[in-house]
Amino acid sequence: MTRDASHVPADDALDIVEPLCAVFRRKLKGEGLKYTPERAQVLDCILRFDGVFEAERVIDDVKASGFRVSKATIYRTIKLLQDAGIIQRVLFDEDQAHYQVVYGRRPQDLVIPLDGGEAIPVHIPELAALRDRVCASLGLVPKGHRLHIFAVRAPSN
Amino acid sequence: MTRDASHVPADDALDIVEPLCAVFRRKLKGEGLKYTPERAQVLDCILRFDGVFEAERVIDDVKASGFRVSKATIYRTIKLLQDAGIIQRVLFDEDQAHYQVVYGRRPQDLVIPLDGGEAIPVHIPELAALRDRVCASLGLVPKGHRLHIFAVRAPSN
DNA sequence: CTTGGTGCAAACATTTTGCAGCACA
DNA sequence: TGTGCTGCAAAATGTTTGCACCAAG
Repeated sequence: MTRDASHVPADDALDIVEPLCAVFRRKLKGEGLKYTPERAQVLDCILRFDGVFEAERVIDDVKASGFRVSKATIYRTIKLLQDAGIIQRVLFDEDQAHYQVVYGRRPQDLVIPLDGGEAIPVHIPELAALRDRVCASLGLVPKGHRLHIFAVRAPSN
Repeated sequence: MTRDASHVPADDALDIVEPLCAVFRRKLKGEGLKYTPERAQVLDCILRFDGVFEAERVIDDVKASGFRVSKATIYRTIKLLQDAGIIQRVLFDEDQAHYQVVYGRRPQDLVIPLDGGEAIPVHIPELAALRDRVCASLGLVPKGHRLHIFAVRAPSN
């Protein structure tokens, strides 16, 4: 009866400078898995994105790079990267899962422009306190949060 | 290039006491559509939920009520209810869309227990100010927000 | 009699999985 | 020589759509 928590933003902000490919390799080795060229290519492609991305974009970009990696392997690698804590799902559109690199980064809230354009990551330090207060009043222990702010360009209707 | 905004929480809190079936009927009539027994049944079922629900639950509950409404009609009615501003999608699991009655209610944030159980709607008044400040600093006008707090029961690991 | 509504089944999009063959330790 | 990895194609999931028939103004 436990909910899938793979998309819950991490609550701790490590500021780590180790390259993510090393992190990934280490995590894989720790589970008896291999750092294959396909996986390296997927991670490489993901690290070139600066914001939020979808699986489809990874599939397209890997294909564009000339390196052949199947859809199945890309999805499998995305899952491994989630398990490794390197990327996380974010959800603001319902049609597709979106992902974000989170390893070694401060938890981020998102400002999502409704009139198009990229989501803007922001950090709102006061949020943690509000969140903790709410949880405390419910007898719960906070494990993370997700804030999406929807906005339009000013001036507007 | 405009993003689908159907799931953006409304930013205005009307406190309206008109029954929702009347609201729905009026909205339908305004578009030349009919308030059929099937649609009434779906709305009826949804209004019995107090929190967040999924399409599947509507399908099951309608079926349990003995009234035969097809899956297609239920999905179509859910969409109509969204268009009418009576319910809205919320997204915290990626597998299924979740919905919430919003018409005439204060915008709600959600506390989502990771160890199972129902999402708990809460209202955090301070959030609006934080949100507005962030948007202002980006030159944007806020249109709504969504906060999901993930938590576990205390005491815990 | 025209417009809209329904149920069914097929279509759909995204993601997952089964399987046979490959590659490296 | 086994364990894991890959690609492919099929399956699975949640949702949408095409179509033929029904109902009401």
